[in-house]
Amino acid sequence: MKEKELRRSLAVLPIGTVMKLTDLSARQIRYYEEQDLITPDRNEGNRRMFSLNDVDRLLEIKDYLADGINMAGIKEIYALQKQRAQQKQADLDKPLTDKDVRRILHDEFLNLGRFQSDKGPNYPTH
Amino acid sequence: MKEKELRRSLAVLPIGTVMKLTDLSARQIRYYEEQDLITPDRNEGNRRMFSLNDVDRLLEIKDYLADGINMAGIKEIYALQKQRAQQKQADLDKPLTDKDVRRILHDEFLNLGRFQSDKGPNYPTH
DNA sequence: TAATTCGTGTGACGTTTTCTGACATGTGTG
DNA sequence: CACACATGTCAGAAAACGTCACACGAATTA
Repeated sequence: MKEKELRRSLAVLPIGTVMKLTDLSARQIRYYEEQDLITPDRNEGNRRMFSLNDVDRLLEIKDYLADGINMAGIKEIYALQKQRAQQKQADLDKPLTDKDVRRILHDEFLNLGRFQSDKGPNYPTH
Repeated sequence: MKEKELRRSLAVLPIGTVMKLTDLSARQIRYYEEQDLITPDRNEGNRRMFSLNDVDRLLEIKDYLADGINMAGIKEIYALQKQRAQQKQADLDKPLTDKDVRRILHDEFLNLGRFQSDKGPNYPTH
């Protein structure tokens, strides 16, 4: 699936195409870039070039706005998402700590009897 | 999979992008269009707009040319492909004729003993 | 109420991209 | 040699896009 990811992040679309695809005005798209919600590439002639991922994000932004969320809110949403993704990557990179191992074992013990009787131990989950 | 087909045939790429994606010159791309090897859309301003399918085909054309096949040959290849595709569609559309049914039954008979002994009847397949 | 902020529209003006059409060129082929 | 093929190149015009500035209505704040 690495190739598909690459394709989706290839910056190949000019703003005119993106306008049609998203039904947003050039002004809107440029403003969202100004607000760092998207960061399209530039070609040699300084034209913005967008990827399919950019288009997806623009459609998301449109939805958030329609839901009454403002720029600041949307920025926060993406900041949280980014944070979460980075944490996830860090988790994959680093081996488990002793503390993690204990927690996992603990959780497994908690779940041991869970589906054996209707009224199990019912420990609190944390 | 209908959606994917649609995406691949959406004309969203300007010629500049296609040039980079295919490493062909604008002159070459326009010439191949002139030869009816591709038929990109036009936007309201008369600019050519290409789909991913167009890009694929251009890469194919490039390969054929590299193999020493000339325009006429490539045209013929695509004409045959089109013909085959149309026939396939026609087959799907029309019910089987009596002749088809007889042929199919015949083939099935031929295949009946095929995998039962190492040295089967070994009839010619046609 | 007056001032400010937010998200967007609009216009001016300059640069880049693309269009068509014409002519040039190198490489084969009859 | 003359010709066809595939491509390069140039010119002039039109379309698309860039930035910058100003405007505006709705919401917020002083």
